Amino acid sequence: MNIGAAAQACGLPPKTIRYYEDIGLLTAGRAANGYRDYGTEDIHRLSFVQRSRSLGFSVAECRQLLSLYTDRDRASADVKAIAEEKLGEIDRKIAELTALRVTLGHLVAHCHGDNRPDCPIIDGLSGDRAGPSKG
Amino acid sequence: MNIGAAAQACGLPPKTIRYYEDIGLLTAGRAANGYRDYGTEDIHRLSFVQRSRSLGFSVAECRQLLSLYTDRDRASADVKAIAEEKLGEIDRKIAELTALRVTLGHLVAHCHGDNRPDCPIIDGLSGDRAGPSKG
DNA sequence: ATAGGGCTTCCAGCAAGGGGAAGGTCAAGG
DNA sequence: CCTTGACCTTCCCCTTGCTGGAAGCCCTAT
Repeated sequence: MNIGAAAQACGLPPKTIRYYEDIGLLTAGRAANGYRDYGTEDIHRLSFVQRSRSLGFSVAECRQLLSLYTDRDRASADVKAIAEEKLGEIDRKIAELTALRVTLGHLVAHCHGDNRPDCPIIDGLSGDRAGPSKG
Repeated sequence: MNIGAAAQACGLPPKTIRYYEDIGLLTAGRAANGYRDYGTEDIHRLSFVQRSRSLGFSVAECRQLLSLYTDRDRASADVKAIAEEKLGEIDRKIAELTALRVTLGHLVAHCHGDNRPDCPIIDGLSGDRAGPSKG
């Protein structure tokens, strides 16, 4: 199976697959002509990484998960620890974005948004009620 | 005012201020000794960018906001349009992270997290209920 | 033989800076 | 006067996770 077909199968672009090989995340065999050659187990791994990435795991975390995926004797607690850490990160990001949304939402709500220059958003970003001094 | 003092005043690291100058976001005058020299208006602009960045605006957006900040005759609607676009982005990101949190939360909730190898998280990432085949 | 696709490699670059080297400057202390 | 140390300058490389492109090889079809 060439890289193009593998890409179709796992949902990752060929460039990304080569990149993952480049950084040592996944390896691939080579056919006689020098082309990368993928088997079904390779596709499983690629898909595993694709799903992990889409769930927000970094490439470094995917590397860990992949080794846990391969090691059939690891404790499920090892996997759960990584996932819970990631859950915490997601929660923190949501909280941060929510706070951001509130602040920006206030600014937007108070801006009349017409063709007059007076703008509470700019004033808010300026940190005072005046905007830039005029001269 | 040297860059270090300016950095203290606006809450941005010196490196970042130099970077902003490098990409043409902000300019600074030079003292006789070649050091960058900042006045109060420069500090206002730097602080403006710092607050904009901390509210999630990209550097490109800061560039727009900065020109709107400077232009005392622009319509507040121009500013509001950018802010509302950003608000939409924030909402989309929150929604995406929330969905992610639900999915990953389900996986974590179903993983017993003990020292047995059976792990619903790995199974979920594998896209089937088996994990990698053993042979 | 030739056209076209797909494959290979390497090189450059995006956001948004951070780290650190090599060297110029300035103010204080002995 | 000299040194020390903090600060400033420019420079380039590193990061994360890819993406695009150029040059060139391989394979298939006609």
